[in-house]
Amino acid sequence: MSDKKLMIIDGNSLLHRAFYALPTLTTKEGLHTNAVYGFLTMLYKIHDDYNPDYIGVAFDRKGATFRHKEYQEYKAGRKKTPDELGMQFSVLKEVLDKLNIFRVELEGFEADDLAGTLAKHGEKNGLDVILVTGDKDYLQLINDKTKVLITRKGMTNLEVYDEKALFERYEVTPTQFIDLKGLMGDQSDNIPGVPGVGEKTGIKLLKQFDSIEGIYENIDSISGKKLVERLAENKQQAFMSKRLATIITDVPVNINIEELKREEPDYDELYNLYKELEFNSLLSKINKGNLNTYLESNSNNENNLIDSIIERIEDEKSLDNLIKKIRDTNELFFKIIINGENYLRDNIIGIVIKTDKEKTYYIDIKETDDIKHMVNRLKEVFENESIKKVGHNLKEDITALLRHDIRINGIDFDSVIAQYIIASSQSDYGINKLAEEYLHINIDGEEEVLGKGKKKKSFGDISLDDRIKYFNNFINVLFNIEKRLKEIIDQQNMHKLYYEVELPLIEVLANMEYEGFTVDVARLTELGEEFDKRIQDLKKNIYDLSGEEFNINSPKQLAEILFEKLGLPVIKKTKTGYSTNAEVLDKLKGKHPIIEKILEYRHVVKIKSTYIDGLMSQINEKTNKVHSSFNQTITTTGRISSTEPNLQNIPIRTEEGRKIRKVFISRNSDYTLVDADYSQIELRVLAHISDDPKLKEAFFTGEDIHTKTASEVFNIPKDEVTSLMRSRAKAVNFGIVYGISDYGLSTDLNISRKEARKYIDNYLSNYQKVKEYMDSIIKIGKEQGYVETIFNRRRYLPELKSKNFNLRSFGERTAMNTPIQGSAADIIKVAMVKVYSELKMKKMKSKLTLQVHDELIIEAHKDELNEVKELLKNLMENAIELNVPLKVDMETGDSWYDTK
DNA sequence: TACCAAACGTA
DNA sequence: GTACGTTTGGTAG
Repeated sequence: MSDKKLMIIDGNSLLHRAFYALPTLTTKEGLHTNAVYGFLTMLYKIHDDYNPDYIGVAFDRKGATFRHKEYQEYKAGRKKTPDELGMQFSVLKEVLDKLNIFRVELEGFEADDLAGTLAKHGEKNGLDVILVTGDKDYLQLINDKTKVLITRKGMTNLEVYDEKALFERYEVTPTQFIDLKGLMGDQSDNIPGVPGVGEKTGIKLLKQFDSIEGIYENIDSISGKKLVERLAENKQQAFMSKRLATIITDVPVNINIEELKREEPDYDELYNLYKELEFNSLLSKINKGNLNTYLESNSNNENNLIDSIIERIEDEKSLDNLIKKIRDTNELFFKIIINGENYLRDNIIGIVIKTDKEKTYYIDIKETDDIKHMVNRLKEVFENESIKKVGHNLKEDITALLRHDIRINGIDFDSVIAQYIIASSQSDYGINKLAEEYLHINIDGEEEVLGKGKKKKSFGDISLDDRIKYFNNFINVLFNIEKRLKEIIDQQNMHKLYYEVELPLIEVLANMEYEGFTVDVARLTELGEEFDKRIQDLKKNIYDLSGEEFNINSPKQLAEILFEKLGLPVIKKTKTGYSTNAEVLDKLKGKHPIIEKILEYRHVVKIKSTYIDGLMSQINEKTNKVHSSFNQTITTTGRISSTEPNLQNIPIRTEEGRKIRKVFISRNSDYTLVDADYSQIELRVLAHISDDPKLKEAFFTGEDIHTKTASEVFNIPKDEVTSLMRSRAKAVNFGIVYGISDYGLSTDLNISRKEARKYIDNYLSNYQKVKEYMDSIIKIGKEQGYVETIFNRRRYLPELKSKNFNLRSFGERTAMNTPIQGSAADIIKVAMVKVYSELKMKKMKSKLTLQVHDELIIEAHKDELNEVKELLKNLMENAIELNVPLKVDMETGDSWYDTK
C-alpha cells in the first residue's frame, strides 16, 4: 500500500491564476467571486483526483520578507493586486475554514517558503507530498517523495512534475533548477540573474558544470569570450539571484502535521456561505453521499438525526406491532405509493411509514386484496384525530385513501405546502430539493429514480429494493425537516396562514378533485359536431379567399398569406416573424374579407380543440366526470391553479364559447349548481389595504364602481358618464390592480401614453391613499426584500433592486399587485375552508365543486338548496373582516351556463 | 422526443 | 400592466 498523501496548495499563486483565467463574476450584491470560484473548482477536482489524507493551503503575508532585506528591488515593479482580486482573499480563507482545510501564513515569509517547509515536514513523516501551484519555482522541491502540479490555463488543467518529467522538460535536476533561475533571473520577481544568459545557455552550462559554484570554479574553461565576460562581471548578482530563488524549507513555524489531517466540512455553514456567494453549482459538492452517510456522520448533532433501519411489514403480527407503536408515539410520517402518477386512478402498491427515529417501515402491497386488507387495518390509525399525520404532498395521500373510504384526520404537517408558503417562487418542491436546502444532502429525486418524459417509469416498474431505498430516503428527509420548517413558519408570522388556511385547504382540494365535475357527454359530442361543421365551412371559405390551401393554424403560414401574398400592412412583429394575433387582425378588419373569417376560425378552433376535444379526453368514461387537479403550490401570489383539465379558464366572454358551460352539470337530477362570486374583491381589498376613504365609500354605498371612477377621473357628474367613459374607467381600475403603468394602459385603451398618464394622474389625485399605498409598497418591498398579503403570505421581489429598467418596473408592478391579488386569494381560501367544514360538520350531501379565483361552485342537493345558498353567501361574505364589506352574487342553475 | 414561441382562454 | 394552462406548429437534438 502506498503512503498517505499530503497536498499543499499555494493559495496566492492559485487565486491569482484563477482571477485572470476566469471572466468577472459577481454576486447580486456586487461581491467579486470569480477567483474564489475558480480556486474551488480546481480544489474539488484535484481533491477528487488525488484524495489526499492531509491538506493545507499557504498564503503570503503582506509586508517585507527576508528577500527584501537581501535585495531591495525584490519583486519591485510588480503590478499592484487589483482590488477585485484583493477582496477575494478573505473570502477564500473563510471558505477554507468552513471546509475545515488547514491554512497558514507567517510574517516575513512567502507562501512558497511555508509550502516548502510543510513539504519537508510531510516527507519526514513519511507522507507522499503533492504541491499545487502556478509557480515554476516549486520544481526545485521535487524528490522521490514529492511532486509538483503546475496549473496551466483553464485552471483545471494541471501538469504533473516528478524528477523524470522535470528532466525531460528542462534537462536539470530539482536542485539545479535553482541554479538555472539564478542564471536566467526572473522578470516577474525582478530577480536579475546574469544578463545574456537565458534558458538555453543556462542549461548548457549546468549540464557541464553542475551548479553556479561549479561554473565559477571552472570559469576559465568556458568557451565564448562574451559569455565569460558577462559571468565574471555579474558573479555577485548570480549568487544573490540563486539565494533569492531558493525556497526556504526551514521556516520557524511550529506545525504538527496532524493539524493538516483532512476533516469533514461544516456542512451547514458551508452551505450557507456557498448560497451567499451564489455558488449554486458547488452546492452539490458539499456532500456526495447518500442520506445514510450523512445521517451517520451527523448522528451526534443537535438535529438528532436518525439512522434508517428498514423493516418490511409482511405479516399480521408485525403490522399489529407497528400500529401499536404508532399509537404510542402518536405521530405518523407516511407516504402512499401508487403505480403511476394519478392518485385518483392508479393503484396503491406500497406504504412507507415512520413513527419514531429508529426505523422506517415499508409495506409492500402486491394485489388488490392486499390493498383492501392492509389499508383497512390502518384505517383506524389514519382516521384517528389524535395521531398526527405528517406528509409530503398530502393531497395525493388523502385522495388515494378516499378511494378506500378512508378519511384522514389529524393532519399536522405537509412539507410541500410549508415550503410553498416559505418560497412561493420555487418551481420544484421535490423531496430531494428539500433535502438539499435543509439537510444539505443530495439524494436521488423522483426524476433520477423514474426518469422523465415519455420514458418515465412508474414505481411499480422499478425493483422493490430501489423503491424501498427511495422511500426510505424520502421519509427520513421528511422526518428530519419538519421541525425546521415549522420554525420558519412561526418566525415569519405565517402560523395562521399555514395552520388555518393552507393546511386545512389540502383536504378541501382533495375532495374537490375526488368528487369531480359532471359533464354532459352527449351534449359535448353534439357541440363538437356543430363546431366541426363550422370549422370545415370556414376553412373552405378562407382557402377560397386566399387562393390556396395552407395550414391556417400556423401563424407562420398565415403571415405569409396575409402579408406577402395579399400584401396587407404589417402592424406588429414577433421575435420570430410577423405577428398575426387577434389584436393585429382586428386592426386589419375591413382591409380584406379574409380577416374576419380568420378571426372567426381561430375562435372556433380554439373552442373545439381546447374545450371540446380537450375536455372530452379528460372525462372518466364510467362516471362522466372530469377530475381536475387543483394545485396549491404553483402561483407566486397564493392563487390556486387548475390542470387536466383547467376548469378555471372555461370560456364565458363570447356566446360561442359560453356554450361550453352548458355541458357542466350536476351529477343527477337530485342536485343543482350554485355559483357564488365575490363582487369586485380585488378593489375591495385595495380599499382595505390603502384605507382610502373615497374608494371605501363606493363599497359602502353600493354604487357602480366603474361609473364612480369615471366621474372622478373625467371630473363630471355620475349621470353624465357615457358608456365609453365607464369602460375606460374600468380599464383604469384594472390597471390600478395590476400595478399601473401609462404604457400598459395606453396599449389596452389604444390611446397615447400621455393621455393614459393623464387618466392615471387624475385617478391617483382623487384616491390619494391609493397613491400612498402604491408608493409605500414599492419602498417596503425594496427595503425588506418582499411584500406581504393580509395573511402574511410573502413574495420576494429581488427585481426591485435590478438595474435593468424593465425588470425593475416589473418588480414594482408585482409589488403593487401581489398584496391585492394575494389577499383576495387568502380570503377565498378561508371561505373555502369554512364552507367545506360547515358542509362536513352538518353531514350535508352538497359538495364544493370548483373555485375560479373569486368564485365558488357548489353542487347542491336540492333538499339542501336554501341552506347551501345561505351558508355559502354568509361564509364567503364573512370569511374575514375588512374595512369594507365583501359582497357575493349568487346564481343557481342546472348547468354552469345557467348560473348567470 | 423534447422544448420553445405564439396564440388565446380565464380571473 | 397582474396571475395562470393548453394547443399548435416548428425546430433542435
